[in-house]
Amino acid sequence: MASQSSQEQISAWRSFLEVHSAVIKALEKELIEDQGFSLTWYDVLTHLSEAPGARMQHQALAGSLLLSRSGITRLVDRMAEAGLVCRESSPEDRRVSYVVMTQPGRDALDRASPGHMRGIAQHFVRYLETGDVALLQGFFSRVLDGESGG
Amino acid sequence: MASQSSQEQISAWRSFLEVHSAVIKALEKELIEDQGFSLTWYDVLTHLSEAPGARMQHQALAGSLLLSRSGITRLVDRMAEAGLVCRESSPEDRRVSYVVMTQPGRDALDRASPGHMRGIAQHFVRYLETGDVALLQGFFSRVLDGESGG
DNA sequence: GATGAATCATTGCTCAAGCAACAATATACA
DNA sequence: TGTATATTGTTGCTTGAGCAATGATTCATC
Repeated sequence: MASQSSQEQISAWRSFLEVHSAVIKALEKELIEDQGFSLTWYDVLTHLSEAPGARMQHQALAGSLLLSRSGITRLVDRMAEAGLVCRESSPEDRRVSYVVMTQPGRDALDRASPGHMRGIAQHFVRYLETGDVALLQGFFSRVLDGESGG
Repeated sequence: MASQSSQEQISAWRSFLEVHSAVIKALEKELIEDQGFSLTWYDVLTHLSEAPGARMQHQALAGSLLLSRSGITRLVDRMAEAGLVCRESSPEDRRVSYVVMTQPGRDALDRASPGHMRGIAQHFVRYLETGDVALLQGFFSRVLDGESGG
């Protein structure tokens, strides 16, 4: 049943890639111009702000951001040097170190958020028509459920 | 009218990012395991195979792949060293050099395609339900039209 | 036709990310 | 208790990408 439209399905996949690339580039550019940091940093701050105590293990952060552990180590290095986060070692398990959002980090997120939300609206959300959101969310959820499990 | 569901719209955006990351990683992993080259290389070969004479200017390739010109230069360096493409200088305009797919390049694409298509089907297309494709394509087209123009 | 501006590809440099190896610590099991 | 195994984060190394500057060539305007 799928074969007859497989061309369109592949085309949908390629459009998906193009949309991602185009939108990401626009948002990243704006964010760097406005706030001087990258989408990745924004993501870290967002995830931290939503975590209890604004703190997360490296491990958990790696899982959420879909980055490697070594990637997280260096990312946190840079953000810590910029003062947006700091590390705290756990008293219970001396292997783990937590990444904690600092007040400057919170401020930076607060400064960046409105503009970034506007960017998302302008480069992505504005093209959504009635019913698109529900359908997209349904599709994305199925993908994420299916892919995370295997 | 949009404000009341803006939370869901942002959530759709974040899901979009997660889906992209997860699916890309799965496909890239499979492609490298099976054929020993990356999604980027596959993309180059695909674009070349669809171009007249299997040849494209660096410039055009950069536009299609949404990469920088310097990125293309080095990418083509590596692929040429692997024998999948070669360069040809234009007699009409001696600034430009064409990237041309070689027979080994064609063979590599032919070998890689079936598996990669299966991967796309398995990690992306299989989650599409009836009607999703048309709606997704509509949305993606609106984004690409809007974003390319400005 | 000659000179200045634009275009194309390349190069040097930097940055960000992954993999594999490692050290420190915790857990399991005997 | 003691030893093997697993987990957590870090480090060395490599890779791939972008930006800015460069050189070569073409185009435009006078």
